[in-house]
Amino acid sequence: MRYLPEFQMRWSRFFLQTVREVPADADAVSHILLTRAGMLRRVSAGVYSLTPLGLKAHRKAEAIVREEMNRAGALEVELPILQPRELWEESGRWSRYAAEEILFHLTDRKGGEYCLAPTAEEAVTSMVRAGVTSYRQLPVTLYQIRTKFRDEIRPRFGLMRGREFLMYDGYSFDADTEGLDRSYRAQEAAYRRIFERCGLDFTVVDADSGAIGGSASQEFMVLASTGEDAVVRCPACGYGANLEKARTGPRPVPWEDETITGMQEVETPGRGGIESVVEFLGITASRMIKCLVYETEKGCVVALLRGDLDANEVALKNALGVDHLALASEEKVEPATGAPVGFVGPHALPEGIRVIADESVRGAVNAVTGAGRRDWHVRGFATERDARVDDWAEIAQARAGDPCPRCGKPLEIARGIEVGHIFKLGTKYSTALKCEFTDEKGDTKPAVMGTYGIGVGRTMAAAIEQHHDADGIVWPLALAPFAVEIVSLNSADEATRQAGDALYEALAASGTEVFYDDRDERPGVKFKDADLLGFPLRVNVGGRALKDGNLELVTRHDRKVRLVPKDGAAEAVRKALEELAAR
RNA sequence: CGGGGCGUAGCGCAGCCUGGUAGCGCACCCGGUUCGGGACCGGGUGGUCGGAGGUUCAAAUCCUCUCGCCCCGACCA
Repeated sequence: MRYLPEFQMRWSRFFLQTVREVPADADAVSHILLTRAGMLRRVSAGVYSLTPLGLKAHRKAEAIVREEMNRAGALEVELPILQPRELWEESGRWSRYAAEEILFHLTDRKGGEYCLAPTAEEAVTSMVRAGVTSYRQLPVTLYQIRTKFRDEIRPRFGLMRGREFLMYDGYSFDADTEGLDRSYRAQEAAYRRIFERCGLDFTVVDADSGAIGGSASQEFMVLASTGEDAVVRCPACGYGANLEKARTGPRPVPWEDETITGMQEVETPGRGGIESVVEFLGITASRMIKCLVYETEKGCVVALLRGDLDANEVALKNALGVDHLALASEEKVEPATGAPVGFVGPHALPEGIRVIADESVRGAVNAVTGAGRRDWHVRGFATERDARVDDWAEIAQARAGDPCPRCGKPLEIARGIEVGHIFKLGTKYSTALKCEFTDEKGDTKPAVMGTYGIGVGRTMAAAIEQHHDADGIVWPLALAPFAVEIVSLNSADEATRQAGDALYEALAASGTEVFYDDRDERPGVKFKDADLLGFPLRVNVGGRALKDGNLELVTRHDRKVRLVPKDGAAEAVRKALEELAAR
């Protein structure tokens, strides 16, 4: 067997099978194309094998992450994938993750419990605490790029949301929050370089840092219609936030300049929901105030929102300072509020139940809301006069068209794929795991941590979501498994074979990543496959052009064809690649 | 977790309702004709019909259980 450098390959000796038909279980474009291009095979729900070609693209993405992280001063480590329960007990995450059933766990022959790591805060923190004793040893940022395991509720979209996946995970340790700011910004800068190099159109949004107690968190979102997450953006000023985190400016109010009137009851038989009441009374939804009853670990809570708005449960959770939040079941609403679902009245609530109101109902007059008894609503409701509000907060979800919180221009809602996340963690893990050092004054302090993640396979899939056409993948040069594909139009023809071989050898000799379709197939088949595989540059060898001493250079992204003389072809290819790289 | 659907050849599917020894397209192998955008003709290879149990003279088909997979939803009053 002849040794072949990995940057060159003849298809006739490669392990690659493309498929014509769309696999039945593939839904996302990237999943379909990765499967059809023979790069990816499903083994089980959310578990995939990569073929040699798939691995090459995956490794490209991985190498870019590694290069940029090394450049940013982070140090690569290897932390265990198989982690003992005790380590997770130290941080308190075992019970939480096990309860959420996200953790794959197993038992060894002695009955010891382990998990397959979904992330490695505990492992890295225990590594650092064993080595760092002084502020002089800080800061340090450690990272790894290894397989992670999460028992996702619903794996889907191929590499996009798997149960086993390759992830970059980085962890910074600083002596103080100013240090953390610097480490965090260094990661952010590295992330930007990584996704730019991958040719991705992305946006950075504020994300919820939630109950974990972090102080800041941002997500890197690749904009794509198939994205699983909704992101709110302001085209005017660049504001961006995850839907859960998004704020809005003050919305126009329907009751502006109206004078306050008395409250009067109106019979609304069987009309519980907002839509139903709106229709029955002939009013707009924004004229209504909805009362949502939530159960939390601290008891039932009533949330007031304008009728046309939806609750942002993450914001609500944060505003209430609770860990658990769920809409109360129908049977529980009446005992808690004195009225059945659909008729709860903010003015008719029992003492003791906590009431939190969204800013959208502040100053409301002449509003309509539940009367606090079945089949009755009230008109002329005025929040400040009639309701007892314990807390005011922004707990409504942003909508497209709502004013931007920064500049007031209309917001847009787009779909995005979360490819990376950076998070100022603080001292949660360093305190729990006693990762402490001595500062200048001799005091013992926990390290201030940041945690960072990039989905490698997801980044690759996102690149395909953004770069494809009806015929196949259009790889950005940086992620393409091969830069060039030589298509021999007639492998049986001696002159064609010689010209193809010569170009292949010349490119291989100069280290160009070249794939040579030397199969005994008809040209049409090869063209279709070349488009499907989507390498940035294709060289057609043979036919009419070759008779004139020329080869055809075809760029995948714009399908432009240009003729180059056979003899200078290798040089022309290298130049074309430089042009593509500069694009 | 709730609802719906699907497991039949490597891939995509039909057959099931109304039981009677398993079929189509693609791919694959052989021969021939073709050869610049997924060729054509002829001949072939390949399936314990997801698994277990049951009914029956006879089960892909009917019944029971089970495993796997896919899609939608997870309550906004």
